[in-house]
Amino acid sequence: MSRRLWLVKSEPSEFSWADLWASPGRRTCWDGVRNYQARNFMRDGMRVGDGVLFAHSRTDPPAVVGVAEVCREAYPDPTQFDPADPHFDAKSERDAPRWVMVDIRAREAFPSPVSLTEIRANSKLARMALVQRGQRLSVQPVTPAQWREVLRMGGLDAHA
DNA sequence: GCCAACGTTGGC
DNA sequence: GCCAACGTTGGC
Repeated sequence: MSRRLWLVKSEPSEFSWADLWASPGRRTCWDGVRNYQARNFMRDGMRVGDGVLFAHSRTDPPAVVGVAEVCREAYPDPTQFDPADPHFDAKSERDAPRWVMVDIRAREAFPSPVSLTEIRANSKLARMALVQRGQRLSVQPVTPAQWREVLRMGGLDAHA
């Protein structure tokens, strides 16, 4: 089974690519996801070694800015149990955690970030979840062809 | 900061 | 189990 490919979104004001790059080991836990579909992708789909496009949302311009990889598979997200945390979920129980997270590690920044506008303008990427109308998923699957195209646009070899 | 689109919640 | 109300997301 070959590795799968994903895209994650983050608001730079919350957690940016630079924050990831500056983190110990250039890795972080991807906590705070509170959407079932996104959770299911993390829990059921993400495996160590999977490729991850790191995208900035709610910024100007929204863009894919770097390549990362999954370095730990899904485990319970502790913020769901912390009443002081904005992502606290009173309905989640410790023996049956509702929310999980994975760890990701930065691999390479794009020499030139690939903006949402550029992605929209590329017909090869018309089916990317990122450009579907009303799409809000913060964790999305990416096809190998989409992966190669985005990397090419950003100036990275497809091996990344 | 606006607001359209979406997901979740809860009364019935 | 419907669906209106509500909260959130995220491009613009």
